[in-house]
Amino acid sequence: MSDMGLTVKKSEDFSEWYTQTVLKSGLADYSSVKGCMIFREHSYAIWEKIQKIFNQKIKATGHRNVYFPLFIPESLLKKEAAHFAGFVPEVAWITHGGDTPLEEKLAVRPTSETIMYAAYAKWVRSWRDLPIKLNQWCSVVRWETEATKLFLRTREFLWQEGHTAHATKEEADQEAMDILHMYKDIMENYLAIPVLAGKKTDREKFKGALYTTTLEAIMPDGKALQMGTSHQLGQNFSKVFDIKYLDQKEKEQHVWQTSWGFSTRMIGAMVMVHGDDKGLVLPPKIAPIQVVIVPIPYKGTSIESITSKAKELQEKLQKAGLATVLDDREEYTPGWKFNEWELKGAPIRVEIGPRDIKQGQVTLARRDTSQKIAVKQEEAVDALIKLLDEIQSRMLAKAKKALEENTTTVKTYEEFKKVLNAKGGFIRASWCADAGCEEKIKEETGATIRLEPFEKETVFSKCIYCEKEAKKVVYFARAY
RNA sequence: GGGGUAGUCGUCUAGCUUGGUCAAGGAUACCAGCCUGGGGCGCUGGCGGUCCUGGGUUCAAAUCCCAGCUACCCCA
Repeated sequence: MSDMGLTVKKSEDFSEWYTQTVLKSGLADYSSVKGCMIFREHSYAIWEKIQKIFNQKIKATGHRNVYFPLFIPESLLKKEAAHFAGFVPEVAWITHGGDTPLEEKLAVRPTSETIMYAAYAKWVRSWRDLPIKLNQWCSVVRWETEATKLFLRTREFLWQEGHTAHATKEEADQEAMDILHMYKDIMENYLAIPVLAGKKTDREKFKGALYTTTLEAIMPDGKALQMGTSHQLGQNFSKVFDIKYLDQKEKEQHVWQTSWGFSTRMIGAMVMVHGDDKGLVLPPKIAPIQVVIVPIPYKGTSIESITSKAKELQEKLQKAGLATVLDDREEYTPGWKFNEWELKGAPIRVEIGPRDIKQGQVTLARRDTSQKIAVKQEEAVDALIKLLDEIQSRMLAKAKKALEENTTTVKTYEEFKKVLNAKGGFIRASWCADAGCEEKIKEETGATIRLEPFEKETVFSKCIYCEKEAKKVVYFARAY
């Protein structure tokens, strides 16, 4: 059963608040495996909702789902040198089957480029075989040595990884960008988390990619969180895996590839961005339960009349396509249920009690503002649909405002450090594009370049670090 | 990568400073029964603990020491 409410305030102890919210809302729990977590019903339902939305989008654009093996032979993982170097420190290896040592050790996939592209090499012969546009939902393992955090950094996590192969660079560029736009749509219009979109620096890009595009959100504690990435892999992998085809001019070509992914850490972002001192606040489009109906029986009032009204409303809501629960558990008081559903983040609660029955109304309580509104019974469905919409857009607007307030423009390194330590957030600054400066800044402050925005911004000062001529405007932050 | 804090019924915790009064107390949860219901209702009774693990010190360890495990926090 669920525990009592949160004992700390979000504004007072953010880390503790986060852990408590995740555990007590029933999203997740620890298990016996260090650094790993249990995705409980509540978070898994959210994940399924995200899957449904994303599947719809990628299938509509010609992608298909597949499943590749969990294990990758060492020789395959090693093929692309930069890729291997990037991942090897956190690869979990299988060395034995029973008591028998394996002839070649197997990596538990940290990502599936290599195992998938070995197959692509077999499947591609002609320009007619292209493009290949596959996606898989799975878990990956990255053996973190640093402290883990529920949803944000665990040794195993769930994600989707898309892997495509194209005839031309332009096509692959386009694919990487199209996917990033889909991601952005999901983050902003479903999760209600506004993101910055841009390109990673060479230092921060996916190991083995030509370039990496990314979406970055800011958390209330001023740290950035990478929400999804989409990589143009160029021909780096196709050359080492020998994925090639004969084009229409009978010339042999290597394919151009992309890979892209987002993970369950998005759920953590949603908790951080929207949650409050009562627990989760879920955006209506993502909430597994959008409307919870709590009947309020009173002695002396016919319980029948209340539950029948409640059931009636639930049926109407279900017909209208809303995810609804009628919480008619008799063993809990209404007040207890209010608290529980608030902890779990249900966007709207509908109360039906004697007062409502008498006046032919129901009472709606918004999770995001705690506001209570009475509406006529016959107008309840329309009112709820409208209110869910309103909550969704208000949550995004609120988060957008937070993003703006958490973005600071600086012209000097002194200012940079001051802002970083005082409030964090995104720090917009001019940079000479030299990796040395980038590295030094990271060493001295812990901040990294999160991205270079797609929409080119005009340089407005010398390089923040070396004070030489700046070449681009970039966004720095400390990140999760 | 570096540092810090913590681990006692399912959960939160008292006890630890100063070893014995603790074969571990409370709250909550859970079970039974009553009573109720518009913000975590109330009453009665009941169930529940390898005091994280392993060593050590001691007549005596939840308490002191060492090691390990796990979690959390902070810093680079």
